[in-house]
Formats: sequence, structure tokens, C-alpha cells
Amino acid sequence: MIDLKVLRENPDVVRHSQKVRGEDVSVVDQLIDADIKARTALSEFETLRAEQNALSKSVGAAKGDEKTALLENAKDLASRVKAADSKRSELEAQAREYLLRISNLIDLDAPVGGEEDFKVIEEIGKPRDFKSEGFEPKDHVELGKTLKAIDTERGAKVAGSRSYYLTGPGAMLEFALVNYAISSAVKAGFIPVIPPVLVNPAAMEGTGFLGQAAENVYHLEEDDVYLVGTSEVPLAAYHMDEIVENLPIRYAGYSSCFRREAGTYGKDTRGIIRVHQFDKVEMFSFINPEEAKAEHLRLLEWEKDFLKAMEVPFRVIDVASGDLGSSAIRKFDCEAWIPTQGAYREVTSTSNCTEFQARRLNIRYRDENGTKPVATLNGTLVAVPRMIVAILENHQNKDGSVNVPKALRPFLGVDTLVSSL
RNA sequence: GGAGGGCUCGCAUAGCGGCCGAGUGCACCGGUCUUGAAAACCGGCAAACGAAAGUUUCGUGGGUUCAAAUCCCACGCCCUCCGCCA
Repeated sequence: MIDLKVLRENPDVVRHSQKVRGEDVSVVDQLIDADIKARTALSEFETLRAEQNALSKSVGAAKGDEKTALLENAKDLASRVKAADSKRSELEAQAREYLLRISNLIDLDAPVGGEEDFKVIEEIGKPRDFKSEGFEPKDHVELGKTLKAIDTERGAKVAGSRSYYLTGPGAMLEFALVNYAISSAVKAGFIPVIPPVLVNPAAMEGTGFLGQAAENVYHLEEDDVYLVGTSEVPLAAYHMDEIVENLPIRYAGYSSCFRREAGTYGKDTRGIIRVHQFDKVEMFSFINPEEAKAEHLRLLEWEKDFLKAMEVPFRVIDVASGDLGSSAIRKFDCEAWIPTQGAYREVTSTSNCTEFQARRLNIRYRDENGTKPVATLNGTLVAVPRMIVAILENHQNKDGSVNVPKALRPFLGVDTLVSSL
């Protein structure tokens, strides 16, 4: 949630943010109004309550007739307190509802616009010229099949669309990617974490995934728990309701991720670009808000290092305001070149959520002036299926074999993946 | 799934209707003493809103009462034992 002080003192900042995100602006004024009403009700309640507390104390001390008279008074007051209290909680709930509908205040450096209005920051590596090499690149589905690495047909048979098996070299590739990712993260000072992927509503709500993203979240009705779409959720909630010390704290979470992919019918139906379940190594930082911007760039740097090590051509984009999640003020995506699509596709992403999540999750740090919400940031180190796609397609040879990036060789044990058909 | 026990300020515990936002010990911070340290002693030490007064918070939500950490109800979580199972 945003800082109410900003809203009270500078509502135009909030209006502008909502506007460039393409979100409801009118909720800002509804919140301002609700906030004033709630605060008025609160102070009315507090005044009455103070009176009641004082009166109550005198009842305890009084005797006889005096006591009877006081009790009469107190009874009346008690009912007024009760009424004031329920009015207060009603208005506070209303205000909170509006508050939760407002997204984090956009970074003014983020490009304004929709999905298409991203800004390319840099391009790293050059796409291969398969034509001059004398062959048509195969797509990852085909390569995965001949290498016996990816089995989407049986995935569909057993689990439905957007499901797959990683087998043999495919499975080994996942282990290699994850091991390489975790060992680089540990070198960079991250604490490796294997978090729960089944979380309660507070964790889900706190990280902001039950707003606009709710339709993509799996919910297990019977037990009222959610399957996380990213380990960002359990990592952020790890310090829920705590006052943390020794910032920055950096975690590298490895977990399965679950996504309903609602509203994506017909999009990326082939292969494992868009799937319901995949594994991912995610970086997550808790940090002093003043350092959030610098940390964002550091996370991006780690993502770039990983992609460079995969020897895959990619570009970095500055995602436009209308395409950001509600918690993020700015987001950088790394997009790998996918030869058979002739396009760059998102493989990793890093977001600066400033204090937005920490406010909801009640995660604070202490400084000379008291306690304040921390900033949280997240970034993908590796999302396994998409990285496998990028590696297979970019490093394929004419005979259908695939060269393994040097960085992965120690973890995989081979230099080349060879067709076993 | 069955039977019990428990949830109080970082940790451990006291409190069982008004004198309790709450005692004690440990931890922590500051000081005295000491060549230095330990010990001892003295002082401080939960959080939120608020300019302040004040209000709120003893797992959560509801109820009884003039008044609830304390009584009642529901839920959640944790622990122990039994059953089942990876």
C-alpha cells in the first residue's frame, strides 16, 4: 500500500501515477474522502472512550448511592461508545478498501504508456545468422523431442495444456541451471532458500497478488491456501510482522511457480514458453529505501551476468508504466532472442517495489528516528523453461545437437546434447 | 481423523474482573566501580495513530460487564500422545 501521508499532502502525485498506469483515478478522491471520514470517526470514538475510561475508574472507587448514579451514567456512555466504535471500524474498513486499490507510485523515470511503449536500454550479443550457416533453426519443441529432453505431448495427456515433462537431458539441464544460479547467488552474498509454495491469504495479499493479478493465482478453496506464482511471495512474507536488522538482507529462493494463465488462450500454446508450472530461482532484497534504486540496478546486473554466461543474445527493456505490476514502481525485463520466433522474449525481470509490500506485510527496520517500512525488490535469476528454450534454440547445430554454454558444463558434465533418436 | 495441553512486551515466565499496558528473570543499551574486563549496583528498554491530551494492541474475531489479559462462544496456530501415511 502507498503512504497515506503522500496522499494527504500530495494527492496529485497519486492521481498521476494511477493515470499513467491506466488505472482508476477516481479512487484517489474516494480514498481522500473516506480517509477524512474515518479519521473524524476515530477521534470521536477516542474522545468518548477516554470519557468512559475515566468514568469507569470512578465507579470502582465509589460506594452506595453515588455508585448507583455513576452506573446509570456509565451505562448510557457505554452504548454511545459502542456505536461510535462500530461507526469507526466501518469507515476505516471502507478507507482501507480504497487504499488497497491504489498501486505503488510510479517512478517518473519509467516510460509512460502500454505494453508496446517499453524503452530498449541495451542489446547484448548478436542473434546468429542461421541462413549464412546454411540451415533453418528448429524450434525448442522439435529439438526437445529429438533430444528426448522435453515431452509436451505426455504433459498434456497427464496434466492438460501448458504442461510438460522435462526428461533426461532436459531434467539435467534444469539441475545444472539451478545449481549454477544458486552458486552464483551465494557468491554474491545471497542466502539460498527453499520456501513453501503453498501460502496463506495474508502472504498472498501482502505481496499484492490478489489485486489485478488475482485471476492468475491458483486458490485451494477447501484449505484457503494459494499456490504461489513466484517465490517472491514466500520470500517477502518471510519477515512479515517483523522489525528486521542488518539490512540489506538478500535471499535466493528456488521454488516451483504456478500460474493459471487466464486470458492467454491461443498465446504461446506451443512449447514451454508459457506453462502452468515451472521452477525458478528468484532474488529478493530487503533494503533501506534510500538504496532501493541502486539495488534495482544491482539485481539487473546479476540477471545480465547470468544471461551472458548462458551466451544467449538478449536485450534489456525498461517496462512502460501501464505494464507494471501493482507493487512495482519500475521494472526491467531481460529478453532473450528466440531464433524461431525472430523476436526477443522475456526470460527474467526485476522490480523495485519500494516500501509498498513492506507496508502491507508490516516489515520495518529501525533507525535513529524510529521504525520505518523497508524497501523490497525482486529479480529473476533463472526461470527454467524459458531459459531452456533460449539455450536450445540459440545453441543448436545443424544436426540437431545443442552446445552447452561453458558455464553450465561443470554442472552438466557434457559439452553437447546429442539426439538420441 | 481421535484425546489432551498451550498461545502475555526479543526469549522465559507471573497475572485469573477495577490498583495491569501489564510484574519478575534473561538478553540488550547507558552509567557507577575497575589499569582493563567480569561481577555488583543504578537507570533505560514493545508497537501503532497523534502536535499533544489521549486512544489502541495480552493468538484472531465476537459476546457478557459501567469495567476483560482475566468470564463465555467461535476460529486459527503450536505442542504431546494414538491412528493413518510420505
